[in-house]
Amino acid sequence: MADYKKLADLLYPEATLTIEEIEKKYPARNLPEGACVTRLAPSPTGFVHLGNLFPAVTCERLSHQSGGTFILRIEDTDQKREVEGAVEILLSSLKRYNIIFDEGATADGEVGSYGPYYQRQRADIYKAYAKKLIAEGRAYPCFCSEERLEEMRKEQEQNKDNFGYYGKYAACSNLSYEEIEEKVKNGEKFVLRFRSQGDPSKTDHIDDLIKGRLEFPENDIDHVMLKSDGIPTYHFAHSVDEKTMGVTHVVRGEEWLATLPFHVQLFKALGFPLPHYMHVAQLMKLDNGTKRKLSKRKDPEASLAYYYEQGFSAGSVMEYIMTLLNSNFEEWRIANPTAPLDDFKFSPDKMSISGCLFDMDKLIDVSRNTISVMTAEDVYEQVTAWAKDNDSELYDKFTADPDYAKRILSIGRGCEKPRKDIAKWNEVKAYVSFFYDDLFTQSGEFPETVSSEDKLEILNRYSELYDENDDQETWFGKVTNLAEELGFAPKTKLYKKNPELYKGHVGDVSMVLRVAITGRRNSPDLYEIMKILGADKVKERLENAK
RNA sequence: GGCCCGUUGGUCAAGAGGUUAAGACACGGCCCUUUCACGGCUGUAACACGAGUUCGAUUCUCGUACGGGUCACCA
Repeated sequence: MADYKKLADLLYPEATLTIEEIEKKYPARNLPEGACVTRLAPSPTGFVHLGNLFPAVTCERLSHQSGGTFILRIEDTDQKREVEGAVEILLSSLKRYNIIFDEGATADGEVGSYGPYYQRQRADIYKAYAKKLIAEGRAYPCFCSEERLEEMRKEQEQNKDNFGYYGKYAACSNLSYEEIEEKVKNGEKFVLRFRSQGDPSKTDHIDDLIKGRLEFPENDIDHVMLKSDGIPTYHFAHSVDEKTMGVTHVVRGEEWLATLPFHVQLFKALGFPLPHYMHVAQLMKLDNGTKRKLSKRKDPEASLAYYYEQGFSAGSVMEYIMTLLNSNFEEWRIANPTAPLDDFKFSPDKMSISGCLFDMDKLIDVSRNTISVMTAEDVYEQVTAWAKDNDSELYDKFTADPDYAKRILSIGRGCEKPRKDIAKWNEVKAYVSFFYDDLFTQSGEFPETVSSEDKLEILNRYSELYDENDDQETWFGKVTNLAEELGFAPKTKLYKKNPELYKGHVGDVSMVLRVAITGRRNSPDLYEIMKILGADKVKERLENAK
């Protein structure tokens, strides 16, 4: 066609913004050498998938570790899927994981000078580039109806041809200016398609920072760039936005690999430099013996909200994500148990090429470790914050006497080998229950090796001899003496050697006390528990257990 | 179906042309121990299969199988 320029104006007369103006408005960023500019580009559906955290963390680390910029761009080009308040939900969920953006959409607008950051507001930018491609003969309007495309697909199926709008199937690619003009004047709807010059018998490649060299046949499909409402498809918006926003590293799920050839082609046609690509593998789940993608409909654990509701601390989830994201993270964490996450050097080449299964056992283990090195103060703050939304009873107890709660939480904490009782905040209530009378339940069985007379004797005598000023050694010495006087071995080993000489051993006596005081057979250190409960409460429990 | 990606124990993974093929989780045993938790020691368990290159391949190449993704005016 002779005058593509004329065609561009015919199609989008309203678009007057020029490339020069755009380039002036979005100059190259002035950043230190090696700084990465990354972006998270979700569609505002209101659902935050656990899988979203992988690219999000990757982008965040990459940009912030390099002194770069992390952008939130909202891909709202599909109105149908849009959900009100989605950006706020996203922002607040990510904030819990310390994922903070430097630029882009915010709860009430946006920040940064490379906006707008909502794609629908960038229509004039896309159209400017679209017109450029039209003027160069690299894009054309397509008037095919849905029905026509459906027919085409059936035909392709029959002919065993590849699907898509290309070659001889691309009916609108050869329309004359006059034909187009007539259709436009009749008000016929059209989409704008890229005119592919790709030859699928030739291969192209890119070097993915995660996957390595990726080879693929050149794309020959005339994909849609602008929909009939003038809003771009993901592909076109992707190329224009990464360029105009100065994004250096594109981190996204590997489901985009299939359309990568088209993206490469678009960047080249537009004269844009290719960003570095990082395609991250998908998170899978084992279902009936087969791997499958973690599904937002079927799997509650696919939702980020689930982890919060379940009481996983954000720190724990982050630790787990990091172990999956960088294979050397775990090793580093073992060497630096209390170092802040920021100290870890995140690197793309330590990322896994293949998708992994989500492993709840591992998350729980990681979480236990993470929580075990936290201070009682931190645990208190986090549990309380969680309980506020999820467990009002616990919240009331903890806030009524913060000091008491913190003393409970400091049992076996802050030492060389801390206890690892808690993996999730929803376990805390059961863990601390016996410290609160109305949560206390007498559920433990007294040891059957101890007769009821001896049990009574133990409870009575202990009530007298317990002195909360005793140090741990003195205290246990008293317990041992009591045991011996009643005919129990003072050491477990003695009993095991000659069981016939004793009624039982000191452990049985302790067990009687433990069950009486805590209501259960297992507990953290009794001595510390009693200190926190106080002598009066201890004696009351002993009395009640008789 | 076409195209693309992948495949080291149950899971996450390190590794490298020659290794006793790390480590973590889970599971089992033992030890420590007044219970539990912690900790220590220890055990079971893996390079998908078939060719080729090579003195030698789990590592490189090619096939096969299996798994995943994608083929929209969704992202």
